[in-house]
Amino acid sequence: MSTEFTIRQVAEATGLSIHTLRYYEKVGLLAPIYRASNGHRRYSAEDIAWLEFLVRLRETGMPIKKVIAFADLVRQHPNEVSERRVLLEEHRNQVKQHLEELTRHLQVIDLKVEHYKQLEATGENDHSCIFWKRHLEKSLE
Amino acid sequence: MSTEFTIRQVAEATGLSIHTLRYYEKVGLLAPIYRASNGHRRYSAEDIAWLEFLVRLRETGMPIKKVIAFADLVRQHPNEVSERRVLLEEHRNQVKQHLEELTRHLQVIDLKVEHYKQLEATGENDHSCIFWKRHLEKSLE
DNA sequence: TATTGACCTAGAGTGTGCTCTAGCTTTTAT
DNA sequence: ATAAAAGCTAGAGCACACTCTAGGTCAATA
Repeated sequence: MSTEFTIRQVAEATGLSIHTLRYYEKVGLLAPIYRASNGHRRYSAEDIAWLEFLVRLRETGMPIKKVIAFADLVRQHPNEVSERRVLLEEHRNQVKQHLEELTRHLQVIDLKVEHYKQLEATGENDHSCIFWKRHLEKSLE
Repeated sequence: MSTEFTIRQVAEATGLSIHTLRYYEKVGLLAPIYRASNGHRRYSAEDIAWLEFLVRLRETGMPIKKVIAFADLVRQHPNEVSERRVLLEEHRNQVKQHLEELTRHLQVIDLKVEHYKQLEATGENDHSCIFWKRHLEKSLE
């Protein structure tokens, strides 16, 4: 509460742009930020902590609308965490699934890189997708 | 080469929409697809294999423009894989980094879920971000 | 013969998430 | 006193990646 930060400082701290910070407030990701007497925003340490969590939600692919829903829960039912927990657990599961999918894709990309390396080593041509597909079918379990 | 597929079949096989298949061809992700005498597209098994790889690139976050660059390399230098390998290695590293970042975010989200569960168990209120931040600082390495 | 269904093209429209502009106020430095 | 720096609002604009529409062809079926 005591320490206050300008929008510029918060932008630097969070990695968000000044524009984005105002946008997030406008669409309701943040409650209206406290203003100095001249109308300039003054962010508290809590605001920054909240923003940092929002950024995690966004960077794990939660759409803005869902983050807003989460923010609304916090504001409308500050003493009731179970809905928030459910929303977050759902998101966590989606992130886990996405992680697994990415890992599978990465394996295939790695395999393709290895395939290219072999071609480069032997000076062979790329026998393209047909070859590649056989290669892939053998290599992947 | 021998077996041919309609756009509908390919859409089902790849999970892409018919619209998207035409769009991908228009922007150059696919070379012009062979046409039946009536002008309808006929995809080969190779086309499908190629599409499946493109989908992996897209789903790992490669922007369309970069996928087009990759496709261009395949078409313009079919016998030269080293540029393709470099492009793919670069992408692989980005995906790995993204994966690590996601994993870190997931940990924090998990932690928040656990925090909520504790609050639910004790019937306590959420002491919000300040509490949460201390909690987080202790829990994370 | 007529209609249904699958496909075609060119191009317009959409959703998401910012990102920027114009025009203004306030504060600080010269 | 004036200019530069930082911030403000409302609203326009933009990049990306589709997604859909209008209007048409063609082949097969009732």
